[in-house]
Amino acid sequence: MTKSYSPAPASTAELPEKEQVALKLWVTLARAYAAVEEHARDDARAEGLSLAEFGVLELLHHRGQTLLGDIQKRVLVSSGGTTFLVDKLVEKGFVERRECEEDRRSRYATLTREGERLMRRIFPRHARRIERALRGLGGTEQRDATRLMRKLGLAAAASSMADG
Amino acid sequence: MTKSYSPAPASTAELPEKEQVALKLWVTLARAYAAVEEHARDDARAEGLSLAEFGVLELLHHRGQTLLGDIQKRVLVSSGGTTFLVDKLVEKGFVERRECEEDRRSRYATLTREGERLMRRIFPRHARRIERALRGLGGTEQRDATRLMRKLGLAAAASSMADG
DNA sequence: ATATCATATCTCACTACTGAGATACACACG
DNA sequence: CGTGTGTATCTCAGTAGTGAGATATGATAT
Repeated sequence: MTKSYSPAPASTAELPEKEQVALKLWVTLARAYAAVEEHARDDARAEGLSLAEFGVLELLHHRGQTLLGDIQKRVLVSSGGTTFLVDKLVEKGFVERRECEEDRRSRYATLTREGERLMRRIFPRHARRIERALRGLGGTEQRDATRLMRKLGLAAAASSMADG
Repeated sequence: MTKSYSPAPASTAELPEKEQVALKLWVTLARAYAAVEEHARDDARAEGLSLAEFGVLELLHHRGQTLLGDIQKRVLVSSGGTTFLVDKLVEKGFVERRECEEDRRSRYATLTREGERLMRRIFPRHARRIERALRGLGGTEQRDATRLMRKLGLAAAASSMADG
């Protein structure tokens, strides 16, 4: 019977302890991220925006006019994705492109008045919602978690450089 | 000149401190997640798998035969996505579906011999790579981070239930 | 039995991207 | 100058999903 093949489940118990601890952290991190992301995504969707679109608007709201390349780095999308996101936000009337005088290959994206008005309206609600979503950790725990995540993120990004 | 609209960038300084701390954690968490995800994604791609496909294989490798609904919950994809992922893994010869005797609406997915062989080959390398990616945190820090992320994830998921 | 409601998977039209290559510009050097 | 190399955005075909509804089965109450 081909159908009855049923391997014994593998356990991580045979791995070095360091690897077990690291895998556990990775899984837990992914779950935590997904749980919070759901809140942020809902919030964006309530305005007909994808999470990435919302991220671009948030970035422009807080930094003002920004080069597309910087948007790409901060919102963590591909080069094509950046063009796509900005195009959609332009269509929706929230963003416009501007030429960059110093380097004519580059473009800025900036909020339109309407985009600015949108963010003023929805950002405070978003901040409250994120605060509620993270309330499971107290203030000190949140600061500890931030410190650890920053350290982890920087090191993991650096180690990407190292091994390609 | 319509083109010269250039709003002052908004700062988060006017938000309540709790919200500032929470937003900072959320941004830092997202960056850390993305940095580690890149390693995991590269690893999966080296075998021609998406990260979600790899996640399914990993789950089946460690748990054995699993109901599609449980896969959906653990790998964090939509219902349609689960069908899609399992279909693709079946095409590739790594997974097969089985009927569930107790509930004929349900199906199990399980690794084929070939799928089992694949995971035995690549999982140890994956574990090493994740361990290297997370090396920025020491053992104690990793355990602390895991505890905080678990607490955060559970609370954030629960608070989704609460407000819909 | 049968009606009702809940749950599990599947279908399918749609969307949000990705990534490789194209194009346009910048900059340094002979 | 030109020429070569690097960088920023854009194009476009393709992929990996989403999510609402369809279908099938299960559970419960009358």
